[in-house]
Amino acid sequence: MASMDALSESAEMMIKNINELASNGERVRTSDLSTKTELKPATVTEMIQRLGEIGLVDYQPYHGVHLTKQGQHVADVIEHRFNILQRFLTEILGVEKEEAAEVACRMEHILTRDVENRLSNFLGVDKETESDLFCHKVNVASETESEFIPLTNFKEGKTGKVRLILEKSELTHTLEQAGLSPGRTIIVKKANEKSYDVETEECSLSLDSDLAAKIIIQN
Amino acid sequence: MASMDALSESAEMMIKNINELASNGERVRTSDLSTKTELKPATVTEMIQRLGEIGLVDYQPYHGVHLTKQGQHVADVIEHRFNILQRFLTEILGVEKEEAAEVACRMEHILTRDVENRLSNFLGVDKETESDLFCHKVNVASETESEFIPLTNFKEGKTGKVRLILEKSELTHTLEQAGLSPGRTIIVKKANEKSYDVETEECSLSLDSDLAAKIIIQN
DNA sequence: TTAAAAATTTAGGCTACCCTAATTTAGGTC
DNA sequence: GACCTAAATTAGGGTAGCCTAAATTTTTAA
Repeated sequence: MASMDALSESAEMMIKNINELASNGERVRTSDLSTKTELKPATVTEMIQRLGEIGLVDYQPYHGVHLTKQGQHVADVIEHRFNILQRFLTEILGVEKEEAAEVACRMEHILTRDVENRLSNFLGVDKETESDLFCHKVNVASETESEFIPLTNFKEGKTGKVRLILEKSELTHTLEQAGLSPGRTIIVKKANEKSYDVETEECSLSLDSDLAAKIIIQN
Repeated sequence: MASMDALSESAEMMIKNINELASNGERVRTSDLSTKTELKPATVTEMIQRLGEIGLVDYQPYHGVHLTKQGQHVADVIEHRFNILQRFLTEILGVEKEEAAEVACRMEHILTRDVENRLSNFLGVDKETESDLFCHKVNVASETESEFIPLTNFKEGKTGKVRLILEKSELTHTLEQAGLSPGRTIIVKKANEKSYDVETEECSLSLDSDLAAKIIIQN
């Protein structure tokens, strides 16, 4: 139990891996960490000893480690950040899942609390769901319930929230004034190949498909 | 001129700082880099020597450094990534400029080419404009080429595509049947304060200015 | 022009991460 | 219970990045 310094990427990765191997509640062995992290056993020992000294894991020589309450918290934060980043990369940017995982795995150590929250909001995770820190399955369920769909694929009659407008242009300002901007709720009145009629809190309007394709709605 | 290894964050930061201090074209001095990077002069010397060995800077003892062509390329890529990230953080997520800069400054070293491109597209930078690596002003020009204009401001004789109709009413249905709906192409025949004559693919019609103001055309 | 001041580099030290090789310990086996 | 093996740790070594202090070079200014 020592420094309050920011953890290094390596240290955070070790904690993350300990967490992932500890699913069964048992202590995690050096050899398993070695395999997972692709570091030599000697290196793992060295790292977990350091983590033990600063109170993030309970390390008992020859008998593996498990996360302390403090360490668990770090792991939870990292996992949350990873999930958010991966969702952003795949759902919004359309990055391949594998590459998204790699990039997210590097960025998770850099995100600040503020950026994390904003990204979270952007993706449409409501404050309540934030407790997915403690209940990992909630996420999966809510994902199918609430999707991000281009306006072009939105069902007639449905209400949704504008989350994102791809391609900023002078038009964005116009749309904003019509009540069609991120965060606003809209109803899709009519949808056919060519044009999409929506009703915002302020007025109703009709868009062409190219434009509609760039407006992402969450149901 | 040695390794093709990925550069460390420290190395990339040093190159970035050299680039920023070299605006005047002169060689960059150790002390200036020391001030800017908040590293001790001895540390700067050590780093620029390493960068010299791998051919990214031209280092002459006691007489500073400047970027080689190779080093300049690295600097350009990093700057581009920084700009994209900062734009995303401020414009899309609404992060405070200072914090955005800090986070972007850490993330710029992690972005892959693919994620960089996707983020770029997401922010609305067209492929052509990618050369803003070398000319930052291009962007503004290309935006004016294709505009979204209310029918009221559209020039007589011009052809355009209906992109958006603000405010639906019973009238809209009529307009639709007349071929005036999002996605359709129209020609503006005559335009004065009071009435606007347009020709759709199906017929020609005349609108009043209130109505015309709500129809957005792209030329 | 020459000596003091300023800038720079070198020398030497430290830590975090990584490694290999040698040693120690734990746990099963006979 | 002694032995063997697999697992884990310690010992010792390397590099990148950082540092301070000492030496060196350049610059300035009397």
